[in-house]
Amino acid sequence: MLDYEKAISIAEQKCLQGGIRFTQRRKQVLSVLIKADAALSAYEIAERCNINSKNKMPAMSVYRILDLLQDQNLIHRLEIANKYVSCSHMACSHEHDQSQFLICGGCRHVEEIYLSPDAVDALQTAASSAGFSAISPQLEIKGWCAECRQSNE
Amino acid sequence: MLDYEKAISIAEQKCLQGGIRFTQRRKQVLSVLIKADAALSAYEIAERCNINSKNKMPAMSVYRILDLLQDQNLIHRLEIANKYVSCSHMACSHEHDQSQFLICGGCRHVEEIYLSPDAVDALQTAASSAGFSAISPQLEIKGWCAECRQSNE
DNA sequence: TCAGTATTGATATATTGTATCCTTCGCAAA
DNA sequence: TTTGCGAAGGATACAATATATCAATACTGA
Repeated sequence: MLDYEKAISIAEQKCLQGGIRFTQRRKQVLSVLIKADAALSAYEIAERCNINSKNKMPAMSVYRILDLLQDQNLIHRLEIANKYVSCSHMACSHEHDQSQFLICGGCRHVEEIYLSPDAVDALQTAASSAGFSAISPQLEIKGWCAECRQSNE
Repeated sequence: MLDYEKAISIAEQKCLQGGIRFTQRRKQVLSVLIKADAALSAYEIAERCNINSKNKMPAMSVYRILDLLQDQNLIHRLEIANKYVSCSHMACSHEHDQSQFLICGGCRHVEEIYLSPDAVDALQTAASSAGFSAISPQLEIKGWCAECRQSNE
């Protein structure tokens, strides 16, 4: 897990650089994601924001803020799982946008992995020959975690 | 594109073998998918079923039938796109369940590709070391088609 | 201070998918 | 032939995810 204080301070800087404000609402959403250390749906994020807060966080705001945090490369949206995770490369100034996720088809557990450059190249080659000029820098792969695979047999 | 008549006849056989009936409703849904030669959402399928038909096809039925056709390996569900496509390997008796799809993050266009065994191995290795005992036999990769990539820059 | 823009609030609605219960249909055994 | 049972489909409600829109508020720079 990311060091919380460090992550928040990085986020603040990135927003500053991006010319947007790091408001309380935005901090709240990002905090929830960092502390969760797991992929959450937008509505789960809203719920968690509301646990110890008098100001209700509407789902609409969560979506808006998630979009924005994504633009700043602070979080990722996982399309297979319809969930969101904080970027574990937040601190890296360089290629933070090369991310690969394994998503369990059973329990939807998400694990971030690192593919060898060779593997990425192979995918890229296959994509190119199909007329796709690039695979997404964010790769989502559906699989089966050990636990789900067991209980499925 | 699959030969329509051949595909329908294969589907009929598979259902017979699977011990289920290949009803008009099921034929209708599969026909739409084969003829579309593209990925469609469940509601798009329902719409197309209703174009030249007096018996309204409810979305609920479409979902039920899609589940069933998937069980018979006649179609695939694409989780990234939330859409469904007819299986282009329908006719192959062997490894029809090794499928790889490229999905455009922009226009959601879907292209079926074939990864080299090396590439699949590389993914498998990465998955294993993350505690995932297997990547899904159906692999979805998000990318950018040439057209969307152009209009995005 | 004031104008303009960024941010948030509030509400409605679209899209995708699941749960449930009941009816109808087809097949097979009596 | 009829009857009974399970498979299939109809109908309805609702859950989960996401977007559209417009009004209110907060911040920032001139």
